[in-house]
Amino acid sequence: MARKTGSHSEITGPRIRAAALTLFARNGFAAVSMRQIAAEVGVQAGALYLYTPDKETLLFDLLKSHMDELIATWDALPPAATPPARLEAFVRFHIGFNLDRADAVFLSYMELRNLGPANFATIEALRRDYENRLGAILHDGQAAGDFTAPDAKLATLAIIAMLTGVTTWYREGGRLSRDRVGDIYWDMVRKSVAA
Amino acid sequence: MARKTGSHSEITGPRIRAAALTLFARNGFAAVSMRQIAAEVGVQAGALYLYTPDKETLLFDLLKSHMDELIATWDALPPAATPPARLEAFVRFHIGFNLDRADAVFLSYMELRNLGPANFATIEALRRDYENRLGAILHDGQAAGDFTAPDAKLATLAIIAMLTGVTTWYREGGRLSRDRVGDIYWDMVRKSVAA
DNA sequence: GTCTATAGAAAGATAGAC
DNA sequence: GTCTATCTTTCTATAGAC
Repeated sequence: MARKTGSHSEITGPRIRAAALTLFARNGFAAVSMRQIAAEVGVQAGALYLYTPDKETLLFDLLKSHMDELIATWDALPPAATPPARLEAFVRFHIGFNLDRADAVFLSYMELRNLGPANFATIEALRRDYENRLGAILHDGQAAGDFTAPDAKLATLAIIAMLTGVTTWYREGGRLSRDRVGDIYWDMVRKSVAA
Repeated sequence: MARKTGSHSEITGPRIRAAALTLFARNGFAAVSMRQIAAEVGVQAGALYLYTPDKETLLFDLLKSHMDELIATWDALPPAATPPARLEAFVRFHIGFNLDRADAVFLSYMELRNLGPANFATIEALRRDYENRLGAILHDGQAAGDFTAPDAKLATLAIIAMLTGVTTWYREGGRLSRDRVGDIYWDMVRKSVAA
């Protein structure tokens, strides 16, 4: 198809989202101006409004994409045979996926309050959706006698909080490799729900 | 001493800090204006500057007070005899203290990026100071053969993240009492570092 | 598709009256 | 100690030229 002079929509859109993600995570949604995002991309502020109706929608799209991808990626993995094996897979998946997307993870926990009620509810529902996948593993394992958790719902929240915390301190090239971190967390999680 | 007409400094200062804490936690530091804080207190915006040199210092004072009180309160507790007993005390203390101050906890994790380098370093040092108290318990317990944690530093961070997560979902008057939550988390923590 | 220019609102912080 | 008033800057979002 013909390329119009000055048309870069196919590349500018993603670059805007990437710049917004980085800046929002680093400085906070409210502290980042549309001008800053535009400057990072190399366009003027007004040009951003060709790609988003407003600032909040830009944030919402980032969070929605992140949650959709999180769930879709997990669901695409072949399920392991037993609850303990599924739990191990979940631990390693959650750490790995979130470490690859530390900015989006931070945003999805810290900037929800900048969404309007409808957008907020959408993201919250996706989060619960994801958490329920861990909840189901714990439930199945409990029924099979593999796990003993006094309260499956609390165990879910406790494990997710523990795993997600990795994104706050892990640094690439640091003392521990990702696999080693996965090993250590899996050891703790495994024991924490042990029968 | 004589009371000057219109003088309310002894009450206004704390009320400003309380309003700022609530508003910052609910809406985010950057999203809250000095005018909003003043309106909540019932004074005009200019009056706030009698109590703080600027907005960032107001945030810093809130975070500093919180960390100081956290550490002082823990240090004032009589230490339990054994590492497992000390670990249990820490779990219950951390949950209880943080549930009483959910706003400050949220702030101290989410709004550090709004501090300048010097203020940031101060709060980070206090946080490490507190974390090291848990680290010492795990270290002592490991030496005594009470615990087996593949990596004491990671276990510290994992446990803190897990416990602090309670503040994101706990609601007073909900399904579980605080004591019950403490029981369940202690069960998981105890097992997670079991020998 | 992007730019310049700008409308209109709101921000942090200060000055001076009371 | 607080208020009113305001300076100055910055913000989101839009209009219209190219």
